[in-house]
Order: sequence, then C-alpha cells, then structure tokens
Amino acid sequence: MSDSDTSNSMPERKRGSGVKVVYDLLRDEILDLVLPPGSPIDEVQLAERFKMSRTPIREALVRLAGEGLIDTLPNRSTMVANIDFLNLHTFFDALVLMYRVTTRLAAQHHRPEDLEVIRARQDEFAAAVRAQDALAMIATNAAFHSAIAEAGRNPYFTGLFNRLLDEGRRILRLYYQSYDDRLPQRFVDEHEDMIAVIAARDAEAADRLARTHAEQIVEQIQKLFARNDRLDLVL
Amino acid sequence: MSDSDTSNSMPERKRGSGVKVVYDLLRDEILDLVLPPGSPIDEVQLAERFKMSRTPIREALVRLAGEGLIDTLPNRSTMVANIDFLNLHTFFDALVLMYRVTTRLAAQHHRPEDLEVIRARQDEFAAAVRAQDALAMIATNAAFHSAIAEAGRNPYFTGLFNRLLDEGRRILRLYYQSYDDRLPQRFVDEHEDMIAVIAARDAEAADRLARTHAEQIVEQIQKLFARNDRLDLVL
DNA sequence: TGTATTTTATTTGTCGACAAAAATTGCAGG
DNA sequence: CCTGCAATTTTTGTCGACAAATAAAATACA
Repeated sequence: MSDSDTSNSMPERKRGSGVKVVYDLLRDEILDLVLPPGSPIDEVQLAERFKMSRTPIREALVRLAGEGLIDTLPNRSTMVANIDFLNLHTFFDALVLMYRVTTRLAAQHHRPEDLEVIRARQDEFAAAVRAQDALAMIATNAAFHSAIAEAGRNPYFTGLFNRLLDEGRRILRLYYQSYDDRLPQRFVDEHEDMIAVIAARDAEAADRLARTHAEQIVEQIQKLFARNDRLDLVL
Repeated sequence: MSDSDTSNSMPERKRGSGVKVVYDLLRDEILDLVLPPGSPIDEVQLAERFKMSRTPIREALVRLAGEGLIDTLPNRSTMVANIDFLNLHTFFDALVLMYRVTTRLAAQHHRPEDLEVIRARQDEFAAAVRAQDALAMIATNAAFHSAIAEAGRNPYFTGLFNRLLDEGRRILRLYYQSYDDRLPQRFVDEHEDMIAVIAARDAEAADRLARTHAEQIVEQIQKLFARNDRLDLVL
C-alpha cells in the first residue's frame, strides 16, 4: 500500500474547506441529475459520507437553497428542487433576454484577454459537437456563453445568467440522457459569428445574433418536450 | 408582576424561527444603513444580543452572504458589503433593464387583483411624497415597482429586480440621510401613467414609460453623486 | 527606537450531544 | 378491516465546547 493511509488518522482536510467541497460536489450532482429533482437529501447520510459533522453539511445546504437548487421545508425534509415545467416560458423569457444583454455588453466592454477565453470555450464546444457527445455539448455550450457574459462585466447579469445556464443544464440533461440527439453544426457556426461581432464591438449585431441563437435553442428544447410529453407525462 | 416572567425559563421562541428573526432584522439594518457598509459583524455579539447560540446566527449570515449583503473572508471577519461606487454603471444598466422588462411583463400577464395591490402601493408612495418624507419615498417607491414585477410573474426577473431595489435602497439612503431632497411630483404622475398602460395591457407603452422613468431616477441619483463627490470623496 | 519573534488573546470552523417536531409504528376500539 | 389515538423512532434545529487560524500584544534583539 502507499503512504497515503499508513499512520493517518488526521482528517487531512484544511479548516474551512469542508463546506466548499460539499457544496461543489452536491451542486454538480444536482446539475448532472445524479440527484434527480425531488430526491430527498439526508444530512446525517451526507455527514458520514464526507466524514464530517452535520454543521458544514448544513451550511452547504443553506447556500444551495439560496440558489434555488434545493427546497427546504422548515422542520421537514429537504429535497432537490423540482423543475417547474408548467412555467417554463418564464425560464425561456429570462434566458433569451440574458443571452442578448450579456452578448451585447461583451461586444461593448470586452478586453483582448476575454476573447482568448471565449475562443478556447468555443473550441471545446466544437470538439464536443464533432464527438457527438451530447452531455459535453451542454456543458461546453454553457461555459462558452458564460465566458461571453464575464466579458460583459456586469455582475448582476452574469449572476442571473449563470443561474439560468445551470437550470438549463438540468433541463437538457433530463432529455439528453435518453435521446442523444446531436445539436446541429449550425450552433458552432453561429458561435463563430458571435465571436466575430463581439471582436468587432458591434453591439447591435451581437444583440441580434444572440437573440436568434437563443430562440433557436429554446425552440430546440420545446421540440424535445413536444416529442416526450406524450410519453412520460407524470403530473 | 405579570405572569410573563414568573416561572419562565423557556426561550418562548418557536423552534426554527430563530434564523428568520435574525435574518430579517439584520437585513433591515443593513438596508437602512443602521449597519453601514464595512461594519464588522461579530457572531458572538449577535448571539448574546438575540440570546441564542451562534449556530442560527451563522445560518442567517450565510444567507445574507448569498444575497451579497455581507462579505465574508474565510477564517476572517465578516462585514457588511461595501457599495462599489466605481462600477455603479453596471447597477444602473441592470436596474433600467429590469424596470423595463418587469413593467412590460406586468402589462402582459397581470390579473385584476394585481392592480389593486399596485394601486395601494402607489397611494402609499403619493402619501410619502405629500409628506415630503424622503425615506418613506424610497421604501414605497421600491415596493410599488416590486408589486408591478410580481404581476409580471417571472420569478427570475423578480428575484434580480428585488435585489437591485434593495441595493438602490442602500445607495439612496446613503445620500438622503443628509440631503432630504424631495423627489419630484412628476414621479407620482409617471406612476399613474404606468398603471394606466399596464391596465390597458399595452406592453410597448409600458416598456417605453418604464425606460424613461428608470433613466430619470438614475439621472437623479447621478446628480446627487456629482453634488456630493467633491465633498466626501474618501477613496 | 525600531524591527523581528514569541506569546497571548480573540475569532471562526467544526464537533458531538440534546431536545423539539414530525414521521412511523403499534395498539385498541368500533 | 378500517379508523383514531398513543408510543416509538427518525429527523431537524439548537446548544455549549473545543481546536485551528488569525490578530494583537509582549518580549528580545539590533
């Protein structure tokens, strides 16, 4: 055996890092649907899984609840937040608007180093499309647009937008785990166009492109829904 | 003596209510600048002030940190979040856009009972203007627009908008506590116009009105800043 | 006197335990 | 067999205590 577990009863974990570990992992598991919507969350189970007290677990849960990723009834069980399919249009409205405004702001306020990051994300997205890896497409697409939003440098918008992208990741994964459609190559091309107009600092064109791009994505999602709604409607 | 403190060592406080009490009060004190930006927050002091353990205090602080009302350095002191005067334009951008979109959605999706609430808020705002109570104006104005946003029924937008209104409350209070300018009667009239176009379900007019209204408020704030900047510039 | 280093004090993160609330089970009576 | 109540188990909110990390103070040394 290696030296990693010889005389080691210390937690080997730095003070204050516990919450972050739990928070990050739970967050990923929720967004990846490893913990599907409605799953009960047991504090003591998590406590023994991470080998720490319930206190840091609880703090992580409070933060997740603050972001709307888990629902917590007082004195009652806490569970992974459900997806409100009945009001999806509010999600789409917000998503399209944030696509537009963040891309527009990126065209206005980006700095040279931002473009490199955006370019890198686009390359990753293109690779995912080539590999026809639907899950990777979802993740890299979100990262691409998040990078654009960061270049816009408005923390209020990036905050909301990242939350929307997270929620979208959950929604898409819900369908792409059974149907591995490949997102069209067109999205890759549109991303290229978006990079071009951002680099050219053309705010109007950026807005226009982002809008049509977002609306196409929304349409794509709605198509998936229409196709699946007659199968597993479990209201 | 009455029977309220005879044989009463019970906390007289319901289980689970502690966090909410602390959260609500701290939140109000932060927004009202009773706790000015940069104030240190001492957990144990709060604990003895509210006569409870540090645990619920901590949970309230985590939630406040999630909303950006306090900043918390790991293993270091936590303090009331500062106002980023250098990037106020990002705040204004977000505020104007949310004014527009929430008012537009209210015109599209409001129900009859929403109008009654909005009307009530507007009356309160008008009363505050008549009384020339600047602090009440700030609060009732925020409540008025928050009610409009609720009528728009998009939780993503209302969430961000309420946060922006909170931040605006802090910013305004910072100046109105020394300068009790009276916000012009024009705002009252514009509010009336907004109610009218919302009731008429005229989304375009609602958008237009909200935009000019918001931009006037921003202008008002910027005037205050220009006037005060040459006095207490403490960079 | 000023600076570096050790010592003390304060504060924060974590823990185990306990008590209240809800969920579950067991039981009695119809 | 079902229904309503009592007892038990499980789960959640709170507490006091302890230890790590940092800040402050004290001391040593140049």
